[in-house]
Amino acid sequence: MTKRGGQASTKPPSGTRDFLPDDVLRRRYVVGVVESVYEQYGFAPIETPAFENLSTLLGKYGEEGDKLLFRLLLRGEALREALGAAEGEVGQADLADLGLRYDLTVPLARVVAQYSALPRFFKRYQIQPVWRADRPGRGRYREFYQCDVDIVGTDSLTAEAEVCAAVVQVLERLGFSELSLRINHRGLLRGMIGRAGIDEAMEQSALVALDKLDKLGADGVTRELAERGVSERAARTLLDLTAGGEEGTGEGSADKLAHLESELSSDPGASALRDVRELWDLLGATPAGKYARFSPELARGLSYYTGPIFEIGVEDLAGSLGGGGRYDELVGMFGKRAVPAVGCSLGLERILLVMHERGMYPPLSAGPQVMVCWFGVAPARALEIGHALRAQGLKVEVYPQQAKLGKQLQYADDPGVRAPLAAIVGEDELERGELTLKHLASGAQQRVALSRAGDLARDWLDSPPSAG
RNA sequence: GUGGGUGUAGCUCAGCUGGUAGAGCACCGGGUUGUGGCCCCGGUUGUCGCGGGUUCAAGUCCCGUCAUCCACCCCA
Repeated sequence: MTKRGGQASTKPPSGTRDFLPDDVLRRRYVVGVVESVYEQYGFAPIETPAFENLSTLLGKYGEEGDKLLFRLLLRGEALREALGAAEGEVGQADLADLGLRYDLTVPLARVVAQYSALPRFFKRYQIQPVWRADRPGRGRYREFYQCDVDIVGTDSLTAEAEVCAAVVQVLERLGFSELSLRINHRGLLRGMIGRAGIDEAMEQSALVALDKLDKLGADGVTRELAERGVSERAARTLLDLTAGGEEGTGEGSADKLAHLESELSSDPGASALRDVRELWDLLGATPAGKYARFSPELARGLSYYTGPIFEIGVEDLAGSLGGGGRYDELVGMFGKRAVPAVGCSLGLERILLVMHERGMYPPLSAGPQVMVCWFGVAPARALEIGHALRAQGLKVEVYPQQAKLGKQLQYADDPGVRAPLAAIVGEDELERGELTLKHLASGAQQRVALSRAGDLARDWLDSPPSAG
């Protein structure tokens, strides 16, 4: 909504952000780590359009997801026709044909269905923004970046193990140490729901309630299930199935697995359970093993998952840092052959949020290394000095206008500039082909020939001089 | 979409039971015409989120609205 009087708000739309230089620096640092780890695992980058045909997006994410899609209004004549032709009701389905992508998995599935010459096992990563017409909150935006890794073309559980290991290593390299990687299986959830005698129509609703076990505890979930129309008896059966071990520990996970294996030995859930067991063992051979936890209550919202699902998080964040799972039927939904696939996604802004709150960033800087401060000489001479220093490999800013020297030095040290060095150029220096290099933090300064300034600057940047 | 809190200077905020809008920091100028950070002096900064109502008088009370934050819902 714009203000009256033609004065538009200068804030970005709710749920979006502008990124100032320091923000961009931190984002690039994290993205750089993500890229380098993903590439170590042999994943190759792809990018896809910001918007897709609505038919590509609809029906892939479940009811809630469809609601949260940003739709693009028809344009020009098509819009007029749609509005005019309508005898009866005009619905939003008639007025939009495109939508902003909601995640990176569905576009990947489309790409796989479209191109037949992809490698037999297509390992790609994709780091791009997605959009959701959601209400913003802590760590939650309407425009945010996802960092996806996927392996397409195999139903082997080694693929699950690899994507989980990759995201875990990204987080480890960023400095995270107490992670939890929760794993579960869609088939197992279906099996447990069936075993508890809960109607299939209520499966989705029951799963949402079950997923809150961490937050609400067994009693809370029972209450929530009751509100959703699940009998107390069924709720108890469901909760009993997920129980069977201490929370959070590797021992507990093993106990829960064993408990379920004995309970479901002849159920449809049994084969899912064998997958979980196998994946559990495979994860033990990767860096993800020490964080893995079997969480039979984990549900995850997206409806396209068919097999193992996982979610990675830290204590002090209510939501997750990332998650994923197997989606063997998604590519087939585009009307071509079915292709098995599994992937995992990290939420960039969630990672940044936690890193910010914990002060986990290394020192980062862009901006100039040297500020050329000049007075009593022609501006053209200042520019020449600046270029000479750049030619010596330095990042150089030339103070843009006439000013007192003190003012220029102060500006060089401004929090928004933070040039560590100043190159002072007055008539004296100019005549002798020299400049005065000053280290701002220590106050140390030295007259030096212009041709040697780069070397001295690098010395000082590497090991700051002591005050003098 | 539901419930609650908060909107006053660039930033953080004060402003009592209504009586002509404040502080700190930041910023600008000077003390210091070739040396910043410390200090001193001076200065600028506002449709008090927006619209309406009550009143002699509204930053203050009432209604609406928008924005934002928190919780729920859902999620990366």
